[in-house]
Amino acid sequence: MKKITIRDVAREAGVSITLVSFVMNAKRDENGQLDCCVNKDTAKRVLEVARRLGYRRNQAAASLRSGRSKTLAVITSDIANPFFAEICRYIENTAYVSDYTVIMASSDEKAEKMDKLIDTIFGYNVEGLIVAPSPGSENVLQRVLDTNTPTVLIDRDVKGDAFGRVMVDNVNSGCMAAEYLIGKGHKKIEMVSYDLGISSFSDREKGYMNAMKKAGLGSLANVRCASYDNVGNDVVNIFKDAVKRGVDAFILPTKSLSVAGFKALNSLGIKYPDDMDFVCFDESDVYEINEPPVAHIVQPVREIGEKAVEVLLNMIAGKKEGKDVMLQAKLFGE
Amino acid sequence: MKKITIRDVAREAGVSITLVSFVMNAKRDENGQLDCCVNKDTAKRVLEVARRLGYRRNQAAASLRSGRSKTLAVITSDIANPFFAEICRYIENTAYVSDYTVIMASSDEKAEKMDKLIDTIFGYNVEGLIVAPSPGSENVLQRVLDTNTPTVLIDRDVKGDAFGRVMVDNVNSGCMAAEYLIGKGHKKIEMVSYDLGISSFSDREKGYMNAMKKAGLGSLANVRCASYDNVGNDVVNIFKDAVKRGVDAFILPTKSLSVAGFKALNSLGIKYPDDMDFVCFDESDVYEINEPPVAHIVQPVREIGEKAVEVLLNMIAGKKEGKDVMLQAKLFGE
DNA sequence: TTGAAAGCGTTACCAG
DNA sequence: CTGGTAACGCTTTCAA
Repeated sequence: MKKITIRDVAREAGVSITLVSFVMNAKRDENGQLDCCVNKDTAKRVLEVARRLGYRRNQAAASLRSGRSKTLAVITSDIANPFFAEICRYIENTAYVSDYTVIMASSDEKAEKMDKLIDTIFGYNVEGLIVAPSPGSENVLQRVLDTNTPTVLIDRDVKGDAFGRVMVDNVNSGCMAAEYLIGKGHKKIEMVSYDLGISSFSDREKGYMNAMKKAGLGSLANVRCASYDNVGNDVVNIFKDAVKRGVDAFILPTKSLSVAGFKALNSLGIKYPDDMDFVCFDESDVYEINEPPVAHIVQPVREIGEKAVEVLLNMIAGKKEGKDVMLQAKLFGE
Repeated sequence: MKKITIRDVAREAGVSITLVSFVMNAKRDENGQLDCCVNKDTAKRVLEVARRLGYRRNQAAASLRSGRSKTLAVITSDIANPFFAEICRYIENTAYVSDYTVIMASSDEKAEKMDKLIDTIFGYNVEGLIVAPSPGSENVLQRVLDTNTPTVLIDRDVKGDAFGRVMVDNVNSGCMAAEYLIGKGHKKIEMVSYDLGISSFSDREKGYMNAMKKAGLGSLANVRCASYDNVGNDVVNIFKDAVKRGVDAFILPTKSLSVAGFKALNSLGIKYPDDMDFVCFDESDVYEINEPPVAHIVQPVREIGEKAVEVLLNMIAGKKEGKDVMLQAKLFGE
């Protein structure tokens, strides 16, 4: 099972390896015609032989010689997180149609792993990087910038002029959530958030506050914080207290908070939505199955993935404009 | 921003490139000592210089020369499917500790895409492949076998002696589900399945039937089929009919069937678990949040991922034994 | 429109 | 222990 090289094809087709290289790299125009300076018949013969022999370009060699690799890398904190998994899916899809291969990796939120990952990944001469930065990765990202590798940030922001960005308008998401509940006639609307110091949370809080103020409910607005490691208990306690104070509704700005919210409702014997109404975030079977279904705000994962690749490929191509994209989330209510 | 090569390191350290190559490839033994024939001090100096210059091995060159790539590929039908996403996560983790990089791709269940994927992936000289084969991919997998690339099948089986396999004992899963319901005193226990001709389904059905027969309930056993594209309606109709016939409980052998099951319950006004009991499969927030929580059977995703890599690395190393692994699912009930 | 030849940065071999 | 040197398979001038 010897590997077929460009040389084998050349010999078999009776041409030089240069020609084979030309043909194999030629793009097809809209008519399916080979767009290169090689004689049509020669090209056809080469293609024929290559197919018959089962030739496959050796990426390593191509990459070594050309410096390009037709490879992108994606680093998220955890590819098992459905939000990121779905984004990756669309990234992969979009990259695929431009003939790019994608390497994905999870940083585990650990700077050390992120560091080693970067090392490995850059060994592969990736042409570009898409990252959902975890808190504390600023210095690692700086190292990335130092290599001049085009990089697009998604989901979370980090300072740096050279980055491309595909973000979601979280201020508006928080605002939409609040306005939806206000529209249903609720007044005492509060929010449970995490105290992680991540921009997406503070933005959602900000949007919520803005909407409350705009509706003249500013004095009733209240953001409570749960700790990430002890969501369950924290939410139960927050709800207990909230019931005493006659809170009508909560905004739960992540899926994990929402799930904790429903569990808390169960354990406290509070009825959704009559005793306590919700607007949740992200997607969960629970939102659909519940009777009535739960209003929730969904991030445009598909667009995030697609735009991220688009922006990245533009950066790789050296274009300067259009590096910043802001997307809108969508509310699903009745 | 010139790239630092092995040559730069050699010059700076005053040694030959050969030596640098030796040092950079040396593994560290348990004492953190370099395990190679190079002089300790020289090695230390080289390492020092490499770090100072920010040297990173050029994978493309290494791979071209050595034929090895330290890269594995994973192909599932859809990496956004949480089941696969989680497996991928563990694959990545496990590969990582053995210094392997992972390329992941989704076949979309389309043979054509799978085909192009294989082409691309093999261009990268991957050393091994982990695949969750979609129905109809037998011929593509045959092409893979032809290249002599070690390949491990997960989740679904396909004929072929050369494959490694990491499977879950679905017969036993079906059996466990049935026995759990029998243990709760139910008699009229039925199952809703898909008619996709995939081994995991037929195995779960088989296990269910076995358990029913063993309990003397063989005559009550009944497997109904829903179509994949119209689950919602099909399940509603199946449940309507089941209620008439006094069915106590259903086994729902996938998450999508389970979700459809709960929706159907809602729309028909049937109460879980008093009117109708369930054993579901996979993981969902619904199972946890529901009051009482829903018994469900979870596949050992972590072990699947870890074992798959382990088996694959063994195959790459040329070991012949231990290519087949059978794992057990676990039931979460009260 | 075609071909010869020079590398790309490593590793592997062989000689010292 | 150390170093010289020939590949690896491809892309990319440059020349014909």
